[in-house]
Amino acid sequence: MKLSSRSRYGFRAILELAVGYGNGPIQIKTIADREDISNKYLEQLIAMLKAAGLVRSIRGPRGGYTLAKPPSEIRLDEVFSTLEGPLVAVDCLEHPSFCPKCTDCVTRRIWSEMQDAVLNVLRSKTLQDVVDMSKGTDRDANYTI
Amino acid sequence: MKLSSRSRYGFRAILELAVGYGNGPIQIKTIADREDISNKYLEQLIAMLKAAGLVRSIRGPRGGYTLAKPPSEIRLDEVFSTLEGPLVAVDCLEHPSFCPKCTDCVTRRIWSEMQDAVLNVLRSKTLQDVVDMSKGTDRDANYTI
DNA sequence: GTATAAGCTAGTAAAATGGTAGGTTTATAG
DNA sequence: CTATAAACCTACCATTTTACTAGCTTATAC
Repeated sequence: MKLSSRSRYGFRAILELAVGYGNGPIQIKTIADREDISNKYLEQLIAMLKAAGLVRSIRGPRGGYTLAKPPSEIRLDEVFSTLEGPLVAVDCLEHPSFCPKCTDCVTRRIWSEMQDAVLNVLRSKTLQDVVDMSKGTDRDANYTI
Repeated sequence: MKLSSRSRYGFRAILELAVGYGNGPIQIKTIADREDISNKYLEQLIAMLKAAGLVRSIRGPRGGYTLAKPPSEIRLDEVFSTLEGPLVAVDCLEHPSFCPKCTDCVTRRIWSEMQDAVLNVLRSKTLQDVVDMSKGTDRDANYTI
């Protein structure tokens, strides 16, 4: 249950877009440099975010990416499930028919509680909330390896 | 962030031991048959649980495994961190020195909240609690694929 | 029409996952 | 004391996932 680089990088990238929201597009190169992520790898991560409708692109010179909607309308769980796939999940949580005894399975209930706990954290926050959290602290402190 | 088979199988196995606690040792073969897990693979998982001091073994014929302490004294987070490694973790949560800006890093705070959310669920429950949950439902319902 | 940036597709080394296989030790029942 | 039942290694293996790299194509502002 370690967080993948995919999620960490992707999250940092979309956070950059959230911080710069309203000031025109930001280029992959800019983000990659600022966050010290491989340019080409980041390209793929942003493509995922775009496919999920969280991010919008402008091609050509002076192009780049912006959030598809204001930071206050993007919840963290949307970002995460895009990058990481279903959270904490066990197959039988989504497809009860998967397992014959799903209805009163104890272990399943535990997995479910774990999943809900994580989702509650992520659903309760938007990108705007995170941007606000970082105000007051050093701008460059948006940083996780 | 999908739960590995390691965790799912291992958890089901230790739960078998919890249910049978006080009635002598249970053999790997028995658990493997009952839970439909590969014998040899389960052997390795139980070895992890033993190395962590959660399980005790008796060798020779009529041997097998028992919990090392009563089910009420084994919290789920102990089981999980044994099987799965650090939960949800990002390296900088454990080793703040890992990242130069750890002290006031926003993303780190989010990861930390996620981790705490999961840990709180798991820390608040012991194997006994899970056994009690399953009472009343069909015995064979301790089942997750 | 050229530079700039996104977009696409394929490949790839390294690690993790989910096992198998086969032998070695320890204890017990007879 | 011997057969056997179990735990206890240790090594290997196929597949999948991860975290990239490489190189080409397409759109567009100037």
